[in-house]
Amino acid sequence: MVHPETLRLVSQRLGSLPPPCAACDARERTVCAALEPQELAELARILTEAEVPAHGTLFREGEPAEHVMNITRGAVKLYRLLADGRRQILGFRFAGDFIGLTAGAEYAYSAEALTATRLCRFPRRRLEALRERLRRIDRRLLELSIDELVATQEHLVLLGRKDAEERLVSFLLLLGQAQVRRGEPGEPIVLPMSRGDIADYLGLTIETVSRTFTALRRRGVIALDDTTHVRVLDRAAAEALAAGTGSG
Amino acid sequence: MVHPETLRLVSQRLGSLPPPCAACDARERTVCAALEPQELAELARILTEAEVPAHGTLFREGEPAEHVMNITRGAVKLYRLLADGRRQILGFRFAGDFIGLTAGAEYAYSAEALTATRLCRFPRRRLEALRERLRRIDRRLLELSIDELVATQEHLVLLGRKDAEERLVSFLLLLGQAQVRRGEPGEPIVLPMSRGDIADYLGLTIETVSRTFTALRRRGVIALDDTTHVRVLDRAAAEALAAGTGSG
DNA sequence: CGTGACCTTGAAAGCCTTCAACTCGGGTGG
DNA sequence: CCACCCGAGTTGAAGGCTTTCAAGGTCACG
Repeated sequence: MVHPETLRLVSQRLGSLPPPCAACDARERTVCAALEPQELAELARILTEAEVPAHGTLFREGEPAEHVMNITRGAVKLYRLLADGRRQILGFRFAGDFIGLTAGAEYAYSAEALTATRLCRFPRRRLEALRERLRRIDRRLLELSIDELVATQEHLVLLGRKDAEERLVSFLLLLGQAQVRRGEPGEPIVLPMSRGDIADYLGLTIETVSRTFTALRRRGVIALDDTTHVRVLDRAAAEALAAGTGSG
Repeated sequence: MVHPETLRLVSQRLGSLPPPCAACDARERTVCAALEPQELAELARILTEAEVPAHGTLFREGEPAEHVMNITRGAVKLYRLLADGRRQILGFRFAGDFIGLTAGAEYAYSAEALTATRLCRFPRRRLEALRERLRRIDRRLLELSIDELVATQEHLVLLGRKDAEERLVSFLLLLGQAQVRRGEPGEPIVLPMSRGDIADYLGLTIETVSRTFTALRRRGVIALDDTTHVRVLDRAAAEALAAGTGSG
């Protein structure tokens, strides 16, 4: 059930201790980070691993929320739909990120894999039981939840008060920062999602996203090596746009 | 220091036990709800009460986050600013709501009173110390944080994918629900905030908000008793708009 | 009764969307 | 092996929803 790579990494790090998952304890935005080895061992007992192919569904809005999970490999989009099919992407999540936390019994949004994705899943009911013993879990989940809240509030400002160029640049800089945070190079910025996904994240249309890429490229703010690889050429201009320094 | 009304309500509920605050333990979105009497007593030791006049500032984005707090009376707006002054209101909070939770050492947004407001404040450092003894606190804060996250995601859909009418109707219905949740009548819907505040919440301009009110009124979806009191006349139409049933 | 803040309304302008055509690259089947 | 097809992305032109600019109205307050 547990992936060989997981076992390998784990034995390096924790000796023979059964681990929650290899990626988790090394990364920032996971349940496991900040837990003690023996607490990790407790967690490990209830963990299962899962693989989801590119474009596969992790879960859907309204489904019973049976697991919370860490992404240990790949990339995921989270989204909500309106009745007539309009879609708003709430965020993208990558290796090391944590998803699936809900207030009620059901997921509040849908999640789909952008690329082949590996998950480390914790059954909610069993995690619930562990809470009594592992106080740090609630503390940790609270930290993660607040981080997510702050990021969502930033997204709110983007959607409510930024124009198309500012939105796209903000998004690119965010992706670049996320790459650095998980130990990858900051450049080029990799876009594992489609233009449609970007549009639904930024509250724009595919065409506007495309045109805005072109405009930024022509002005020398960014360079597009290909559709999915971006470099920031004029960082000062980019950061001014993202910060909303009034057309400056 | 503790308000007389607080004391009166408290003695009714908890006998002579010193309470964290009267409103808190009766309301949903507070730290205190779901705590045991003796835990409340612990909390009470670190509590202070504060009054903020209408339009007064509770705290500003970037300030050291010294307190988390419950609103026990009044209404508050939370907002963030862009460098050039554009403003996005993140949400409105009312009696019974909880604010000020942050990941880092500083507030992530600013908070201003819409009306005269009373607060029940918990110094963060001392709350921190209590965490070791009162496990339920983290659990409770987690619940509150997740609720807030879900509400913010809903706001994201509103800003990213709804048109002006849908935004305004969604907002009105939300306010109505909030009134019911805190035990007030669902109608009329009371608007303690200005048109400018509504605009900055909905990602629109004052003029568009005003025109949209007029349009909804003319179509018979709502009635405006005066600037600050709204009734929903055609609930089916209103809910269809809010749900985004494609121009239905 | 003047003043100012807030709200509403009108007209013109602008940014983004919609509709449409075209390019490019990969997969497929003849 | 290559024509064909399809999805994804780009670009152009027209249209629409919201913004901007401007003016007028109402009410509280000095």
